Amino acid sequence: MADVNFKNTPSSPLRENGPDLPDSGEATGDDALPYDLVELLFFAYRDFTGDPDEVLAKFEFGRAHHRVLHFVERNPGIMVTDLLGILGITKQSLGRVLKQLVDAGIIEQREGSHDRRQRLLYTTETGHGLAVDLTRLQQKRLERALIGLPDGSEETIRRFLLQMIDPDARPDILKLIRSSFDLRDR
Amino acid sequence: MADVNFKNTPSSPLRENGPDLPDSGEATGDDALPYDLVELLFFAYRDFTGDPDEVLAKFEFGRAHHRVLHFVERNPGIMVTDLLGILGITKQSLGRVLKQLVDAGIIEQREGSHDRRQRLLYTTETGHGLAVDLTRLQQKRLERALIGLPDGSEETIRRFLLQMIDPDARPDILKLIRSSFDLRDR
DNA sequence: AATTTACGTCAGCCATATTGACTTAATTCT
DNA sequence: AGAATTAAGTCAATATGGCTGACGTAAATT
Repeated sequence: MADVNFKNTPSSPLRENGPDLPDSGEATGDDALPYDLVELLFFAYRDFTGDPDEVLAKFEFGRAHHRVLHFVERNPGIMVTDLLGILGITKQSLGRVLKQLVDAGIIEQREGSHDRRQRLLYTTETGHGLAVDLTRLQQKRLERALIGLPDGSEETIRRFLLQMIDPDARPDILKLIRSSFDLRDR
Repeated sequence: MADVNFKNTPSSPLRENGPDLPDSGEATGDDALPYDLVELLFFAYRDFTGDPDEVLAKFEFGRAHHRVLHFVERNPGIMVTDLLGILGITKQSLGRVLKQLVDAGIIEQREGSHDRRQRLLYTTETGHGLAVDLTRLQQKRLERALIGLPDGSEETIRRFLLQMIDPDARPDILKLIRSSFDLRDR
């Protein structure tokens, strides 16, 4: 748990004993690349997914199961095809994971009432409980991360994250997210 | 590329034809779980890593290679052991990826001058160029994401991301990141 | 001299993704 | 009514990036 610590960090290996790098003049202007933000994102996302990972490991589930559970919990009655679109994976990849979740009584499939080809997906009571537990873990981390930030920071972060997303994907994602906050342009 | 769009999103599957969920009263108080933030983080991080992924795919490299390249670029002369600590993977996992990067002339290993057991890692000129290219891609996305946000937002986001990280891992990560911005407590 | 450290390697396993091909059933289109 | 499309599932093979355990070698430390 929380094993994100580095082993040694001995003498902070800054150009340790490397006298002969070509000095790589950077005439191309690598003015102040945002290394810190890149790395903060990396470690933040890692720990963010780490909380649920620990819980899911007890069920022999992985992150793939979490993603499926999350989006089914959020979109009860979703079609398999739509779920594939959201997750951006193939039918075959989803198949395995979904089967395991169904077998474990986490997710339930029901025949569509209008279109009987569909196997609409729902969380079971158990699945719903697990989904809520996992989201609450993430909520705690998010709340802790917002402590001490100026007023309006949460909204700022929401807009930042939205704008990180490919512009042409945003409309669909906004529909999916249906935030209680105002994420419209401007 | 930018295939993050969902296929259909037909009739926004909101409890489509599911009349008989136990209504899951949520007496446990699932008051306003932060689904939107969770999902924004998911999609934002996905697209953020997507840019480099596309470039790396041309070299037959994956995200694992990117992480190694990034941290070697950032910490020239880093020891293998320290890199393992940063990445949080095993020697064997790193071994494969690192070998490929060395064979491709992206990363260079030099014997430590004080401790001849060490194989200190450096990017080659080529590797440095690639690393810069990749980071610039991510920079563009970050800059676009910051557009239109209020003054001080970048700092807010930095603090948010830092506070997302496990508290006991922060000191080491701060050392690693050595941001030009002030990320100290308070 | 003994122990520990740094690094590497062999071998095998697992999770999650991929592609391509194909089937079944149901719906929709002409 | 018949053809085409769609929804879902399946078989088989492959790739990536992790993992564990067991060893080996050289160099440094105690």
